[in-house]
Amino acid sequence: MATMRDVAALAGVSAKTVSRVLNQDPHVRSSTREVVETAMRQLDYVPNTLATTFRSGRSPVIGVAVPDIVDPFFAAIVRAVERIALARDMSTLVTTLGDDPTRERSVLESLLRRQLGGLIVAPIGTDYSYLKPWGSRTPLVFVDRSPGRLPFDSFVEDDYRGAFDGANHLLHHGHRRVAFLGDSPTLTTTSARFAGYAAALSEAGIPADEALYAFGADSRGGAEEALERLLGLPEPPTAVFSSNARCTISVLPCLPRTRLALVGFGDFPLADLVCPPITVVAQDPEQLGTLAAGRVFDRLGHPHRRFRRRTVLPVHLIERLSCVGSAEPETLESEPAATSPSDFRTSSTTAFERKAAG
Amino acid sequence: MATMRDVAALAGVSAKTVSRVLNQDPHVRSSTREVVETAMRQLDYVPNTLATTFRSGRSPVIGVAVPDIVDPFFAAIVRAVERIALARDMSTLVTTLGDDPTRERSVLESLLRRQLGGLIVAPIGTDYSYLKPWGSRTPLVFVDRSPGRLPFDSFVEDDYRGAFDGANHLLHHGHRRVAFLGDSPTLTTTSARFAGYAAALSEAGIPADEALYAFGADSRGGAEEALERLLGLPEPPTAVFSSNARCTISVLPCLPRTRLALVGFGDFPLADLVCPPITVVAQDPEQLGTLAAGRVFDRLGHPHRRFRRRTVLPVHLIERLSCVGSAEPETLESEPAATSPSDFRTSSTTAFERKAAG
DNA sequence: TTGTAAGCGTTATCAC
DNA sequence: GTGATAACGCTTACAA
Repeated sequence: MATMRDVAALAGVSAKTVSRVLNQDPHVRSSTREVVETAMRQLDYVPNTLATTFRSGRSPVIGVAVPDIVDPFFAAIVRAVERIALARDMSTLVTTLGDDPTRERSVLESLLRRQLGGLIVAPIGTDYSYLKPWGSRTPLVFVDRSPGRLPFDSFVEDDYRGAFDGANHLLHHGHRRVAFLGDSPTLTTTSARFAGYAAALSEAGIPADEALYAFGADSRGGAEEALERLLGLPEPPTAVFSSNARCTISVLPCLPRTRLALVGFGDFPLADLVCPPITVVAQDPEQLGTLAAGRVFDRLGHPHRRFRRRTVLPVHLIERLSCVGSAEPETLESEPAATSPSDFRTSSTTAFERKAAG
Repeated sequence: MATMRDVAALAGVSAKTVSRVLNQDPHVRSSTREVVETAMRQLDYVPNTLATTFRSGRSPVIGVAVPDIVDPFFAAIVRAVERIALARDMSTLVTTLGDDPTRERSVLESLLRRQLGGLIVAPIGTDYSYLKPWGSRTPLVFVDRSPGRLPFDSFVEDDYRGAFDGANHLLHHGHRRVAFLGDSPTLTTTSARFAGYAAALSEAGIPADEALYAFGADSRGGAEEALERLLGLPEPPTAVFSSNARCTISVLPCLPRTRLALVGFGDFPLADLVCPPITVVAQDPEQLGTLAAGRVFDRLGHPHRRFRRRTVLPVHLIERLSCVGSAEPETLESEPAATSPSDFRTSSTTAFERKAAG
């Protein structure tokens, strides 16, 4: 591991001159430059990024913390961040937060201690006030989940509107008994989606019925249990609004035999190829990541400029077949066409079309 | 941003003492310790990881470079690496290589320059000789794809055997005309799988037929084209062996109307819920990542110990329904049961069951 | 155009 | 048990 000094010694110049050559400083005689470059080659010299970074006080790294990197939604966010970062010669430090909120703080703080260029986080906890002192030093951007009333930048989807539209779509298909499937009502996204769902029903003059709300349905077991209870009701639902893709995927196996109609919040790979193809409210994780990363660089480049704190991205309904249901109570509008998942798509390749192994 | 010196000044001790307190050095009088700790709290002191790292000469970071982080297979590898790394207080620097092999070198070298603790790579190129000088400094581990004859550690699956078994399974179902679907024959994984497929047919006494080989089928368009050509053959195939999950997913949309049987190399989320459920040769990306990360730490901890360079992991067939085909030529053995994808699974949650959004 | 000196924040060494 | 000093590899400020 040759250092700059070694190169300088061999080339018969000072370390500073080597540094100048390295940084394309024009104030170097070209003959000197060549001598230095030769010495660099001879010694197989590679600059030590660690030292440069340390000196500059800021690591050329963007941190990204998401609940689960294997989830295609979050993976798409990460990939987008990475693409933007790479264009600025920055790397991406990825952290999976898992589902234990108590670990979140220590994980994030250990990231922050690394003098990151910025941190993008889709948090799993509920209190982020401990991040406040860091915010003044490191650009901090929330994605997918809002930081509550804390003054951090955030890019989220229109959960309320999306859920409203999704539930409404089922109502338009003639359903009057529409169940709600969710994970935990304490999550801000889930509660916003619940509010949208409830508003749609209420606007249609349908009285609220708590018996139709099922939480904890984000695992196969939980979803199965929920469906069983719902179908055992005196007046069982004819349709289900699933408030996130994880719930949607969890009910999938039981769905055919229940003949329930379904609309899910969140598109996912192969949603158009399962039985039945799932009608979804689609988000755009790629854009979420792109915007968040862009904001990090905006903040870095213009420390004093003011930016809009909270940006809400629109979502849109993709009609497939599941919104019909095989026990549809009324006539249906028109046969929806199959549309491939539009999420998780780069310009060139569909995320999921990529080969899954070697 | 208070530094150690600030704390030392406030506490009336030397920087070294603060350092000792920080590092739990027992040789500190407990009264001194308390004074220092108070000063740290007063100044909101947080150690600068960058400085520590620089001093130690080695970054507490494992690099992971994969073709695409959105691919659940690679995401599972990354998550496994991250889990192992976290247990050692290390972070994970993730890089998506994309599909442009010419970028690979510069991306990897820029990672290596950061004095990583180790680098785990599933490469997309063909020549990795430029990595050789780095290998002596930074533990380098290949996953999923072998480094050829280069002396690097690698953890790969048994591509040959898996493909052999997969093709064989179709033969047992009575198929005699089995097509091969692949991406690029230059990839070592693909060629090994092709060899396994060819061997199975040959052992069954079926003469090789080049007309049945279709490459470039790793996109929806490519797969469609391939199927069209195959079905237009004078003696069309009755079954298809797809050599990777990306190809499998790409043919999925056309599959039902062709009535072809299918076995794919590589499990994927929802493989059990698409129509028809896909019979696959399953790998174990979680284990691949775990072993690779483990090796990095083994090398780090025992620089002189010798390790087995190449480790080949077994794969196994998961029988679902697609291997039957609706135009099956003979009777079938027994009705396969639906099995959920076993890949991409942590102890607690199925990767894909995780919620895809907020 | 080139070089010198100092320092980024932390820790190892060795003295007290 | 504690502190002074030097050093990690690089770059900024200033001098020559």
